Amino acid sequence: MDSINELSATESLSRRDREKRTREMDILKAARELFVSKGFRETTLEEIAHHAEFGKGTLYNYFASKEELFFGIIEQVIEETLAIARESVAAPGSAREKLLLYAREMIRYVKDNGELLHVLYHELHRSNAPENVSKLREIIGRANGAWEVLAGPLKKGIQESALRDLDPLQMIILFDGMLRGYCFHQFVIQGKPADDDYSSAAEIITSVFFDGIAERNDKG
Amino acid sequence: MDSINELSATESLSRRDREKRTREMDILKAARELFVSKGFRETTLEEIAHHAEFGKGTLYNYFASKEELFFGIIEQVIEETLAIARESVAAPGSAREKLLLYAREMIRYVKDNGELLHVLYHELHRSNAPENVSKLREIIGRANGAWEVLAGPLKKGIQESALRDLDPLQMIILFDGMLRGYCFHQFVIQGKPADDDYSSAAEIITSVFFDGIAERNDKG
Amino acid sequence: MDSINELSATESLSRRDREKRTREMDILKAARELFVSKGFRETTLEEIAHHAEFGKGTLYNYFASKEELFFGIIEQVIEETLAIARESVAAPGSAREKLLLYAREMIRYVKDNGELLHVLYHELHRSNAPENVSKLREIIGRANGAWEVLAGPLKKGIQESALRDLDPLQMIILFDGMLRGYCFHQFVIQGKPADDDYSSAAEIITSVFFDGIAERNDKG
Amino acid sequence: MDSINELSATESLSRRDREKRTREMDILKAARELFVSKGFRETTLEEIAHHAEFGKGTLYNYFASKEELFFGIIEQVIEETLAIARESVAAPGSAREKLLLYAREMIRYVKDNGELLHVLYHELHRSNAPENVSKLREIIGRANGAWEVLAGPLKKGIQESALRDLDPLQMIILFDGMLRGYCFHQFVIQGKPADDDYSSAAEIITSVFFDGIAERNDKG
DNA sequence: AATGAATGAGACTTCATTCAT
DNA sequence: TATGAATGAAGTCTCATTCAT
Repeated sequence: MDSINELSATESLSRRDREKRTREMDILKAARELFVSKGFRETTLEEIAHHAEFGKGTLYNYFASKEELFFGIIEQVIEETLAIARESVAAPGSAREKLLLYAREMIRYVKDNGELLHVLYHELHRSNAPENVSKLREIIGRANGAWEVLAGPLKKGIQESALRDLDPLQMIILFDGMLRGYCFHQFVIQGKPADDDYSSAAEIITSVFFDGIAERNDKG
Repeated sequence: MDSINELSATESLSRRDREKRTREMDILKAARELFVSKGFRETTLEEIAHHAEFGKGTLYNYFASKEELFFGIIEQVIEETLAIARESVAAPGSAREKLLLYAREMIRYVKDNGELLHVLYHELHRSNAPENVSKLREIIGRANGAWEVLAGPLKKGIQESALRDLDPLQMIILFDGMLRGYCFHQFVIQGKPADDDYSSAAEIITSVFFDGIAERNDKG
Repeated sequence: MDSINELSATESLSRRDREKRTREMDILKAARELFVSKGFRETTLEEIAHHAEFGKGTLYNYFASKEELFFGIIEQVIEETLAIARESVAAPGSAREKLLLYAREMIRYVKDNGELLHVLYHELHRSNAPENVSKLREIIGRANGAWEVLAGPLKKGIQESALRDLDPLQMIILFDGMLRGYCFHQFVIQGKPADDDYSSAAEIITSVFFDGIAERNDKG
Repeated sequence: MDSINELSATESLSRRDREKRTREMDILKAARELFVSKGFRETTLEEIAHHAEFGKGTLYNYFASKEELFFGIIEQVIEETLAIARESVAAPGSAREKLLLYAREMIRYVKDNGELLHVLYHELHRSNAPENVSKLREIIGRANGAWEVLAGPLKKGIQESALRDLDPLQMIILFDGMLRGYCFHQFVIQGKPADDDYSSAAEIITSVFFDGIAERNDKG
């Protein structure tokens, strides 16, 4: 199932393979929506099959087990998260501007994908079947990739003495922590308001991250 | 079950009641350890019973259901978290010093209690049985209490113009997000090192929170 | 446990034994009330103990098992049923008058004791533990005793050619069937009205039994 | 489960549906046999499954719960009882001949189906789950239907002054009581003899019901 | 390839019974 | 003698997975 760069390769597949791929995506989509709203354990294969408009047995033609299906979703989420990180970093501007962009996009992403990440993290830590450990390690490694990408601009800022000399990866982890803390409070605890403007939240988080909350004396 | 002066400690209880309380704690402890390492859904009552060195049925003399047992643990965790928040705020010093203390204590707490909080939040959000909703709301409210306690010193700082005029509760949520982000990375992803010194981590987090990561121009 | 004629012998028992007997009765009474309203299987020993105001373990000082407790109640019911039969037959008057009396008393008894007899019959047929079969046979034999008692007056009536030459025991079974059919419909299906007058019902049943429902030609 | 023309028999169902219906009947049959010989509570799903030669879980593809399975059997028994009542009443002849037919058929039915009716009534009265009460009421109502059907001929007889002016429904209840009393004694207490001729029993019961047991004076 | 009936391990929970106090 | 905490067998029900069609 380690077929990853499918997006760029669709054209080269036969019609048959393309259809198969499409149905695989349909299943993943259905599973994802249910995992988001009900959790992994609480979602039955029957529900997923019904929601994807397939028979229960059909799922097994695409994923060897419920766990494999779960890993399939993780792949997606990691890809998407990485994409957000890469695009934010690729955007023009300072480190601050890049991270502000990332913050905005990430809040939007979490808003749309609910606590899927929570579910994923939760389950990741659970699957202690020995054959999964290696896969798990690999997945965590790739998930960390997003942090490394985001750490890039910080590194540059430090070299240019625009930023304090702190471990960039550490800092990104803190930044991401703030983002997730905010999202968790906003969407999980409070219950997500319909279509609010989360831009200001992204700005505040970025501002606190770069400037801190202490009043600057030289501003007075 | 006329347990009245529960707050005023165990001295006033009969030997019978004291022993019952002790065993209740034993069960909670066993369940907690297993929930931490395996998750709520993945831990069976049989395991809990065995780990607590009781028969399976005995658990039901203390908790009416697995869910009730779960709520029992939540109570504990919330109490402990609140205690940390209160003690930190009660300590002498500036807001920064109070939060530094909180950060240190919280990292230690999470190190010892693993991702129990994750598990709790995860399950809390799942238990959608109608009769649990009110209990759930009450629990979330109390859990938020810790944030409100911590927001106190920030409020004062803002009034004194020592801190920027930002929503104190929002800020605490971000601060806590950084803490949890750090802990998650350190203990869950990396695998917790034995008995490292997490003091510096607490200091860095507090420093970033108050001062930000941008180099201060007036320092040059 | 085969101590039966306890009523007549209470005086000869020591205080200790008398008290024991009293408590035994208390337990039987409590169990009986619960069996009536909830059924045998559905009533727990815990409930019985609580209702009798004893500890759960205490019951086992009086009855070796739940089944034994059940048999204890059967003893009572059979005794009471037999008593009603004997008293009715001992009353002065014709066979018809005796059975009318029995019908009246039986309806009252069933009204007060609910479907306890149903429960008993139901459970009797169930307990297929080999060691119970002999006890069961003995109990059934004694329960039949009531029918034999009631058959007495019929026998006499047949000898005197006042009654048709039918098997008296068979006839009593039919008579009892009518009674129970009436009670079942009245108390179980309809839901027993508070304190109605069931005298007319007893009269109709007796009348049908002796005279049938066909209009007598010689009456016209 | 768009089962529409269920009444209009199996010919219009697909092979799939026909097989499903067949297996449903197999399960009902197995459950019924066990309920008859062991009672509802005492019969485990495992036993039913094994007796029906299915796996435990398979039952749940056909009945949502043990209770539902139980209701399924009730439906059958009521249908069958109603059928006997209707056919007896539809037969040519006097009220007496109709009830004689009913008595014969009913004795045969109870002989074959044991005290299933007892079990059903017993359990019906127990299932006090609030959501079952309405279903229960409906079932009792339909069960009473048999009595109403049987009361028809009596009503006519009363109008024609062939029968005494007694409540026909009451009378049928008494008649049925005699039948069940007889069956209970014959099959449950005595233990059912192989293939006796119960015709005479039916005749005696009918005779007693219509003529009573008192010797008719005008016969002398 | 698609299906869904069949399966049975395993989960939670109940409760009669035992036994130390 | 009275107690109730402890026990574990046994029951109902769920659901991931298999497999014949």
